[in-house]
Amino acid sequence: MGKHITMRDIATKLGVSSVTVSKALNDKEGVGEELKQKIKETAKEMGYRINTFAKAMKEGQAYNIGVIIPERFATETQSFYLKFYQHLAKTLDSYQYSGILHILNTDDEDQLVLPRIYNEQKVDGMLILGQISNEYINLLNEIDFPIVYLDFYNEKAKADTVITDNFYGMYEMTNYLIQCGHSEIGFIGNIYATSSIQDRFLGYYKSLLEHKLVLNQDYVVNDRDERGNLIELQLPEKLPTAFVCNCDKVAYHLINKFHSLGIKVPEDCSVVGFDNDIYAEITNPKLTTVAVDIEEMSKTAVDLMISKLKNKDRQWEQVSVKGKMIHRQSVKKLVE
Amino acid sequence: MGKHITMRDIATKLGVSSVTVSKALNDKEGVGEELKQKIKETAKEMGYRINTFAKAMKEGQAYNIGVIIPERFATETQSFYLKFYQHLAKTLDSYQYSGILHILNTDDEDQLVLPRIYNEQKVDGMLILGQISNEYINLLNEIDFPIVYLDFYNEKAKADTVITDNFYGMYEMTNYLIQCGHSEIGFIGNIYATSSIQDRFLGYYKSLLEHKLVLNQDYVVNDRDERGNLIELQLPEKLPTAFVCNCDKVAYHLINKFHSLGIKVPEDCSVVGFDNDIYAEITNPKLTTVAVDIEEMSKTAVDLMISKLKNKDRQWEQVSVKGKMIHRQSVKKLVE
DNA sequence: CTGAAAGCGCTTACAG
DNA sequence: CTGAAAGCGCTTACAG
Repeated sequence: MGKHITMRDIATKLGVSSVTVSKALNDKEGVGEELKQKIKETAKEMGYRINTFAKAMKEGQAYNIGVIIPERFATETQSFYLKFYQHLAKTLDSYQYSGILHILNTDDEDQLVLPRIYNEQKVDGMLILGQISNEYINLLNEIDFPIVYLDFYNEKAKADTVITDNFYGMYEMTNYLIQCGHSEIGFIGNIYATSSIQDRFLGYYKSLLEHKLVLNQDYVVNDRDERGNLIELQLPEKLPTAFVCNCDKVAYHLINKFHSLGIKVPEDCSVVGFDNDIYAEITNPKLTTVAVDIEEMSKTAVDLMISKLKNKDRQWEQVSVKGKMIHRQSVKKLVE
Repeated sequence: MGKHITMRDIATKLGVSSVTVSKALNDKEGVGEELKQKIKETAKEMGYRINTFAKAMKEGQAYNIGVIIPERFATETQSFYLKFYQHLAKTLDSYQYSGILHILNTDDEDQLVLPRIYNEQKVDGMLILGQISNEYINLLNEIDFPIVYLDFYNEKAKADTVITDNFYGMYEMTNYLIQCGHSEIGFIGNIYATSSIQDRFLGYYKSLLEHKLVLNQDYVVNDRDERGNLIELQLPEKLPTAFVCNCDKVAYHLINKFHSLGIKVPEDCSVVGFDNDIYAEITNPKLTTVAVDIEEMSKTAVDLMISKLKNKDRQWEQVSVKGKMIHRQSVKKLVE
């Protein structure tokens, strides 16, 4: 490795001061154009790399943003949030920031342990990806640190929030099923588990209400326990003509269950999902679903974070990003 | 936010010097036990968080490791490397390091642009996850920076390397098929695309050789172009009784193709994969495959990185981590 | 056991 | 347009 090249090394070589080098490399005023170019060239030749830590210390900014994902969302085959992280990292990069991923393990969440990247001041702010406990949200409120919540909403969270428009997404999806002639429509999801599921359920319910359809409680099927772990689906004896699933993964499980019971999709029962993740493409038939706009949500979240960093006093806001319906083959048209 | 608490603040409050505070907080010698405890308590009360950048600058260490994933491995439904990243981040955390993910986009790879986290000295070393171009490897050799290559091997890469034991994994898998009575066994994969695929192919070939079975070139089917993009599979007219696929994803595509052609798995043709990723569980029937030990590989890679940081002169080495066979339902036994 | 001094590499006023 | 001085918050010798 050898010693690192510093601004002083460049300055010495060129017979100028390190202040001038700093100005030139940062395109600040107060350096002659000719000298500036010469300094930049020399820096390149010498393989100069800026020491972010010196800069960070001086400016009190880390140019890093933490991305916190609760452990239970990052395990197993669940790839959705990791894809989110990827887009976040990319967007952050365009602002000259880096993303540091921190998987928040369940113990730390329960015991209200803050991420090490926070305790070590490695990050200027944190993006919270996925629902965390109310107690943890309270903790985050207390520390008075730039936070943006992503993909879930909690009324206690006093910070910027970016969510998918779950309500209207599911509302539109249910409207579509009704247009297709369905009137017996079930919902799969634990409506107490997350506010996302709740909102999707309410969008579904609104559509039923508007069309004067009755909400049959037998058709509302739980899919997970309080911790978010999926459970075996308890289907009603008499099936509706369509099931609205709170997410593609559950739709996938439902369709597999149907297959094993000899029930055909969509002939015997239509199924729609939400998220447009990998599960939507691996079912047979492929799922009609609502696409979460991960890219747009990531951009929005990063924008909010950056603007929060620039202006700490800005009032926090909540942004809903529209999803869009993706039509595939899992819905049967009962009318033309 | 307000101003951050510093060691000096604690020192002033307690009427000691900041040197003593530093020693106490870092459990170094030279502070009375009683005073040390008092300092630690006070630090906690005051909500002290260490300023990593000051420490980093002083020590010349960032306590961050970059994880570089070429863009093409991180897109779409491909979740394998992101899972890897997750384990790496976790392992790094146990060493008090943080992982910074950098998706290396294809343009930067072609134009030999180094990651920003390197240029800004944000990281002490980089883990390269997935095959990159020879030119880029040369570039990495030149910069003389701690590098560990993960999940691929290239003879030009003069640095620590951690790979799955592709050769023996596929060798054992093919042996198993032969034990099951198969003698016409095909291979799916572009054997020029990556050294992983090459090694898996050679393991398969070794097994054939040992059992005096002929390698029928018609049974070796290409699955991707040079950039790693999957292409339509060109199956031979006469099928073998089993196909060994270089990865689960391709096995998944093969099985789908079989389904659409009315060919039943494993009745008409057995299929095995490699990786044990999500694709192994979403095929019907589920795949018999070789599990890559992501956790063990991540640990090994991080250990190598840490030891490299401690001793720059240590000779680099190559470590193969054993995978293990996962038996599911995609293989038909032709003999008992 | 405790602390004054120096320095890590940069940037920000300020002076010339 | 250019640069000397100070300081960001820590740690490392070194002195008492």
